[in-house]
Amino acid sequence: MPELPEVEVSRQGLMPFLVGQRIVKAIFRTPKLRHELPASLVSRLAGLRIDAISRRGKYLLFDCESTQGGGWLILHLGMSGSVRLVKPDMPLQKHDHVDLVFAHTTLRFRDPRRFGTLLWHEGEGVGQHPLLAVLGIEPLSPAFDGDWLFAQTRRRSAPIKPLLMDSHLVVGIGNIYAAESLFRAGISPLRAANRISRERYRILVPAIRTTLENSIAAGGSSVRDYVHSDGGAGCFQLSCAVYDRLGQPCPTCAQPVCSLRQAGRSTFYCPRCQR
DNA sequence: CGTTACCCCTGGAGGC
DNA sequence: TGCCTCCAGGGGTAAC
Repeated sequence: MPELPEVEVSRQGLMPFLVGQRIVKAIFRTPKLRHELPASLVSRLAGLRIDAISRRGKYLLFDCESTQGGGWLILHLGMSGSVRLVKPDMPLQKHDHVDLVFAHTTLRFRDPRRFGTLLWHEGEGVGQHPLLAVLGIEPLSPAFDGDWLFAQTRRRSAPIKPLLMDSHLVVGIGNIYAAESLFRAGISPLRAANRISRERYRILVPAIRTTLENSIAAGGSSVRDYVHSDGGAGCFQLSCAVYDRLGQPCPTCAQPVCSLRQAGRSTFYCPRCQR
């Protein structure tokens, strides 16, 4: 589920309830997600106040009094992770790995596949953390425009689709939104990045931005339900034009949607609308 | 350096 | 029903 929009929707949903609240207690039930959970973190977190929640790519960043002797809690949802605000007596489900207990609510992190991770950065400057320092540009930032992406891809002969998913270049675009953005821009996922014109990059980048922003807006309308949910109601998701729609009619030309594998990931596209 | 294959892990879907 | 294979929204690493 989590690409940039889902992480951003989670952030916006958590913020009103957690900012200003102190962590009463942290509970780790699983010793290892993607990374080892340091046992000392349980005691380190107790008593710290959440001053802000920010996002870098698909990472959620909890500012735990970082400017006053605290640090940053870094959370990545991986492929199957989710966070919810629950009542403290909510029965545990399988793969509920972490609770952050606050006075009036509990943040519960669930991740069946355990590709997600929870890390701690002591003090300020969380951007210097090794996992964050290597990240590329934010796709919703003004600096991300067609000219920038054109310049970055002059020596890249790989197909554009896996490049859009490379977080060292641009963060937050996963398999769904890469496919949807390319459809919106009318660009084939197979086209070599250095064989796309500047003009077409000036179409592609706004297409990416629109795709992400529309998804955030759609999720944003049900944020409160999402973070308060007992697990039933998920985040409303915009219906896709091509992703996971093999053989179904293209919304533009009714030609059947095609599928293939690129760099180990399935890709969906309209062979008529995307060149 | 850029690109791709493989791996981490569980669970659901579909074939037999 | 069970067993098998394949697939899944991410990303780091190693090998070409």
